[in-house]
Amino acid sequence: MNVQLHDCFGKKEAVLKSTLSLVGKQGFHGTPMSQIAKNAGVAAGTIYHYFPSKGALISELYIYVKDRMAKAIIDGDDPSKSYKERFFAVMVSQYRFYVENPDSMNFLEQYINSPYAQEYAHLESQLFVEKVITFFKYGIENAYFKNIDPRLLAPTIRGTLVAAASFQLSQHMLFSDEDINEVVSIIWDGIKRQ
Amino acid sequence: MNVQLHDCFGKKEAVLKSTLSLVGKQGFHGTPMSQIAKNAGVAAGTIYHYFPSKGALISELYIYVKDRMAKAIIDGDDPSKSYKERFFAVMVSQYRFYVENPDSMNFLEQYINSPYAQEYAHLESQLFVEKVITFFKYGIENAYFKNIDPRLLAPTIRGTLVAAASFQLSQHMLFSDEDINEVVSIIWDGIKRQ
Amino acid sequence: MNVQLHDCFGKKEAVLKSTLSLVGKQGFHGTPMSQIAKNAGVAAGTIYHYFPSKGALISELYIYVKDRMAKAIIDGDDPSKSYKERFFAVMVSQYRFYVENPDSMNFLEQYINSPYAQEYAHLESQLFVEKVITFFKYGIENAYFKNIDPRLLAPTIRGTLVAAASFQLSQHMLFSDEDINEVVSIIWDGIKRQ
Amino acid sequence: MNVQLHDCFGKKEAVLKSTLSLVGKQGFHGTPMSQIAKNAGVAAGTIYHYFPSKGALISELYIYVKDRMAKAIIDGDDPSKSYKERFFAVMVSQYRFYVENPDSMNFLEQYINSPYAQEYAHLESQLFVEKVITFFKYGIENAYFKNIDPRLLAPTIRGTLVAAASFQLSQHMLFSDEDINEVVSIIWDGIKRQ
DNA sequence: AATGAATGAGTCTTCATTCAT
DNA sequence: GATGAATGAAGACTCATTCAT
Repeated sequence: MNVQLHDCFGKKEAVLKSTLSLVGKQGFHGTPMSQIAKNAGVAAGTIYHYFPSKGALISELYIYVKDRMAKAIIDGDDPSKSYKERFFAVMVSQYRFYVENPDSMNFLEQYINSPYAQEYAHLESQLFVEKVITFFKYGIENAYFKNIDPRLLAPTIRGTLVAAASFQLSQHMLFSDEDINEVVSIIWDGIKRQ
Repeated sequence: MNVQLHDCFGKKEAVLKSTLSLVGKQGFHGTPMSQIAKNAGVAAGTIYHYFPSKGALISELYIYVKDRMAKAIIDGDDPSKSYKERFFAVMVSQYRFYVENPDSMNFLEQYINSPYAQEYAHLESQLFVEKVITFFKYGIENAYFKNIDPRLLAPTIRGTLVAAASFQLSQHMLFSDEDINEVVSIIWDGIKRQ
Repeated sequence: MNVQLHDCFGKKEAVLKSTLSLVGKQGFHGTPMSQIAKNAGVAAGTIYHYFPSKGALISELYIYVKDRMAKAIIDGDDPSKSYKERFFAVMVSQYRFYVENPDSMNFLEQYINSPYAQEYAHLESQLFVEKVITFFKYGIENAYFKNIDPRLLAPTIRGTLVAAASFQLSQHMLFSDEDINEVVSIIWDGIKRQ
Repeated sequence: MNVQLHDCFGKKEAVLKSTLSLVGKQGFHGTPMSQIAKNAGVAAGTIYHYFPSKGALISELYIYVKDRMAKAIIDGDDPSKSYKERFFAVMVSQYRFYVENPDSMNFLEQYINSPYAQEYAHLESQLFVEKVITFFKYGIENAYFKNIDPRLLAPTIRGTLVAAASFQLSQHMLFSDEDINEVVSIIWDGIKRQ
């Protein structure tokens, strides 16, 4: 009985997780709704109770994943530290999120370059905007960074972190804290005001 | 009529260009072979004389595009200059290639995150490897850069350039030479040995 | 709340009316049970307390509508008048019923040409048979009409009235009493013993 | 070989005939495209080479059937005879068309009361308009008929003929020439100028 | 009685690929 | 080489119906 209470959003979340796991590996087109359903343990029609279409499911998953990433990123932030220290901590958190959630990383990379991102361009994780983007804006406004348009900053950072995380995953390597710091310093040195 | 004689490779290239243009705008899945054929002015069956499958067509197009990009990049290189100057020139060339060939940029970004890239992982532009990768390796070996794995370098660079080019294209802006230099310096400052 | 007590047949009738309104506009196939339920203000499952299936709902609605039409038709009948006068009055009533209840007219026309009519051929409005058919039979037996099989009479009459009513509705016209009389005289002149 | 020449429209016409036969018996909704294909001896996808959608197939079939009916109707017309004789001949031809092509009759009746008729309202058999409607207009303009709007005339006539043809078919009766004349005289007496 | 989440068979439609001409 | 009609497997999505609450 109590399980039910905890489970009241169970099917919707099961569908989201199923989609994330499959799309991360097979791509949008390679992942039929029927497989998503089977993998989630629900009937194909059930998906359509929660999401009006495959596109809507994908775009809602985008918010879902971005929210989780934002939480993971912000978790490592300690506002009492210096901005540079905070920046490094935030970057390390994002890097770790990618490495620990490769499906999420693959999904996000695919989403960004897909027609869904255009069609559902108005949908964005509020948490990510409020916390992460705000954090970067602070760095820009307080002249820690070069005078870069903030819309350029985000993909630049993402590109480097994704490249490093993909590399680590594909090589089945373990990166030491120092290795990760090295990666983040590529970003920091690139964008910091010299 | 005589044109046909001179045109003996015309159809193959027409198919490649048609594919590039359509996939750049609509994505792989959004671009049926029938549309590629019509857009190229050939019959659907004709494509299969030149390419055994859609996947093979896509992956051959990848080589084709990467070759053209390599040519564009190397074109601006003057080995008599300093490495830093050469690096900046090469980056600016790549940036310009993206801005002037948005279909190519979109295609490459999609390809990299698609199942095709895994399936045809063994196929790579020889020209790009020989010229561009070699150029970067030189920089690493001669200690112009931080001690970064070269496989990490390429996507890091690509990420920043694509981000900037996409941004320029989406905003319908014109970037001055100085703006572009600013972008490249993000890369340079990030990876150069401090 | 008390309304519910008076309303004990309310839901069943709400479903019937909801179905009539939607099917009249969208057709049987264009009207899902879920929409019928929502439009009636009940849950989808509730419909199945009152009707074992969609087909049964449709066929019961047929009886319901035919009953209401029979009442409207007979209402205008004054047995003390001449048969011809009564015939005209009855026809005018039916015509008016169609114009005032276009959903009912559309529903009936669709029903007659649908598989439901065959499947539920045994179901017919008793009121319509007893009152309206009987009235026509009287006309045949008393030689007011040509020697027409009564089963031919009904659709002939219906065809002309529906044609005229549809025409009026589609043109957003108002027909005067004289116009309507003209229509009925097409029927009368066609079937009366010359 | 010669067969092929005669067969060059074979598949398209096979699909039309298959659709007519199935929809006449099962209704639009009761007839899946897959069954139409199998019944026509073609693959499901083949239908979509000739018709962009089920709705387009249905509406093109409407033109096809109406054209054939118009031909059958006009075939029996002899312009040298009196208008009344011609009218009776034309009506008898239409009646016979219905009886000999019940699938066509059923299809037309369903089409008229379906959403397709609204959606594709702009499509009509040119042959029917030019020949049959023109013939009726002549009767109106030359005062053979009551002063009825011609848009009312057509469905009135259709209604009576369909009623009689359906009745004959459902009873498995044979109507003598005299019986059919009786039916037509219902129409004629109804609409002729008294 | 009433609910509405869940089901899954069935529908229309797409599209990579083949092959007779 | 070139064509494009034909194929049919596979996909997204719908909806009548059920059943636990």
